[in-house]
Amino acid sequence: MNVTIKHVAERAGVSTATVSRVVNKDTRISAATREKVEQAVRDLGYRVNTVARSLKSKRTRSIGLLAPEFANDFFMRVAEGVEDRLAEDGYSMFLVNSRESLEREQLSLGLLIEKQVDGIIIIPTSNEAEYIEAIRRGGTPVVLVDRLVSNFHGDAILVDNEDATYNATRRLVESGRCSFGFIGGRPHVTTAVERHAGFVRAVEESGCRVDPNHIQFGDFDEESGYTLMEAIMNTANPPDTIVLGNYFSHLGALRYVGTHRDAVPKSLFFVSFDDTVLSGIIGIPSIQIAQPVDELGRRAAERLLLRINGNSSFPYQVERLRTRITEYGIAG
Amino acid sequence: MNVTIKHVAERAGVSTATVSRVVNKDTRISAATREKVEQAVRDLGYRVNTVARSLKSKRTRSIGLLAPEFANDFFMRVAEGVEDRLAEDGYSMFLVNSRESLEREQLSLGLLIEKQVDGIIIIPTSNEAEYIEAIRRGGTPVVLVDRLVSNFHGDAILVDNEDATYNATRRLVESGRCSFGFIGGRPHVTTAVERHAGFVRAVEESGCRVDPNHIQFGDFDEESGYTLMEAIMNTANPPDTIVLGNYFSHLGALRYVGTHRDAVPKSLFFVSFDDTVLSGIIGIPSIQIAQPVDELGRRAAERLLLRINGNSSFPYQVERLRTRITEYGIAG
DNA sequence: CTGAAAGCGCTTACAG
DNA sequence: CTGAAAGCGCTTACAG
Repeated sequence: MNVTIKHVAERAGVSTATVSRVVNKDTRISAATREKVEQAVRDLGYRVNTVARSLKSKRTRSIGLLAPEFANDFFMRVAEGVEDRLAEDGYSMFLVNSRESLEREQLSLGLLIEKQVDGIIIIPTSNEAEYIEAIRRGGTPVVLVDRLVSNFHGDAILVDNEDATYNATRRLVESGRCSFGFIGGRPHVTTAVERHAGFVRAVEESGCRVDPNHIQFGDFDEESGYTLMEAIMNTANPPDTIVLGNYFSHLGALRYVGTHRDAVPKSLFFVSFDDTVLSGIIGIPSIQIAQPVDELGRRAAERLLLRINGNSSFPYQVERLRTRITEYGIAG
Repeated sequence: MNVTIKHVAERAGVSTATVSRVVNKDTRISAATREKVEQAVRDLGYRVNTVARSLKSKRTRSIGLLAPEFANDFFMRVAEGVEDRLAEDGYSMFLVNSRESLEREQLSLGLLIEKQVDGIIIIPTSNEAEYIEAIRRGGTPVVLVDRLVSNFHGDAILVDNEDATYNATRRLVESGRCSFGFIGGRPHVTTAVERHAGFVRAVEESGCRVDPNHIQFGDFDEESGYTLMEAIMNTANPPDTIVLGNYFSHLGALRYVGTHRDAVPKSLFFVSFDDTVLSGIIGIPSIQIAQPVDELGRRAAERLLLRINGNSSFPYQVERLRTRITEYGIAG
């Protein structure tokens, strides 16, 4: 059996209340008592049982992080930012995989509630997820990251998807390019929608005509990046400037280029969300939109901690962090 | 205030004991009572408070997973395997980042113990970590993954690092190659040690001479992959067959090749731990040692669950999963 | 088949 | 500055 506060109390010759006070750094304990207790704690190797503590205090100092998958550098860098910030305040994090499934997401949310987490951070699987708002209404603070959900009335930390894509595309228009293609994601993911909107806005302003066959939507994964790049390159008059919705599309498109050098225009240029040096290595110049990924996680944790610590009064807020443009392999 | 078992009991007109039994699917409850209670549960939206349950039952149905970093595809695919297997049994997972720091690792372990986790899975930061054995001795089941720790007398799920590297290297010797370089990791990581040993064994058997300057040790990260590749290529007589200790070294080495095409031998060939299509895209043929990553995680979870469920008697075991060799860009 | 009651290991308002 | 006691929300041995 494990050593409890009772054992410590006995050994130190005080009440359990006193032990609790020492352990919790209550200041009105005499130095002598404190030392007696601390000695007993050391002697017995006592560690507080946070389960018992939580039952009494109604706080578990743990939160849930729900992500659509783990083998995804973007999500896990967000997770790293979250964990980092939480650790500073002594909070722990349950990590749950929703596997891009609404059903699992909802189920997992229920389990987290049963675990009595103090709050939940979600990278939502889809923008249709009313149960998230229900959880929030139920009194558990919720912060969304990266993607938004319809009819959610809580905090969210996102990036400036539309503006960033608009600006990057516009930059290429200004440098004289006018033959565009686009590889995006599904409309149930808000990042996909926003990035597409930014692209469309820039192109419409430019007056350049885009062949509808050059605008393709996939799953933001490597496979569809490859397939859609292939589809675009196999059209009669393939564009030489491809705007890519995320890192994995970019990888897939690069794989296509790497294995079909002759099938792509010599003047090929990529614009891509997320940062990778690979484009430059493979020899395709690019503009990349770097997201402040750790910051995204840290801010989400920060916001959640604020809510947990009673600041439920201040208005809910959708915060958009600024991305940063980097260039690879551009002469000059 | 949240709805508790008491509220349900009142509404259903039964005792809290009965509610508990219904919730826990105790079979000796009459159908009529069960239905009354289930109705009350639905009406009130009752969910069990697992904190209270755990205090009584001494089981939290949660475990801790300690990883050296998150932004690492290998570790997170292990984590995915773990979570997957755990979810099948209704267990949850605290994910903690040890940041490749012994100090943080030890500290985090303490916090997990306070959280009363039922068990812990660790990808250790270093092979010098006596406190891990101490935790295990303290009665919390511990399973190591990927890396081993000295003087640890518990379960571990690893891969056949030495054999795999030996076999892959040998294969190249047999195909006529005899000019080798090696990019490995630090000796406090057992995977680095084992892979190096496999390489050395194959080379020694081959009779090929390896210039000590062609054997380099870094941090298993992209940066050192690049730097060490550069160092090797800048020697008087650079080898054309490079054995790489892991995925990130491989990436870094590829970046060097991509940006220094003229500085590398035409016959350059890579042997690498971990799987990536990039080598082929960049045009360097390679043999790659694919690890059964999810399986690694799943097996670790499986083993831990066995231990948690009372099977602490059967002997501790270091299990080595088999890797699989894949080839890229090899004519023929 | 069901209930009364004890108890898991803490914290804290109250009293002194 | 310290202790006795109640109580957090469950589970379960015991009794009927």
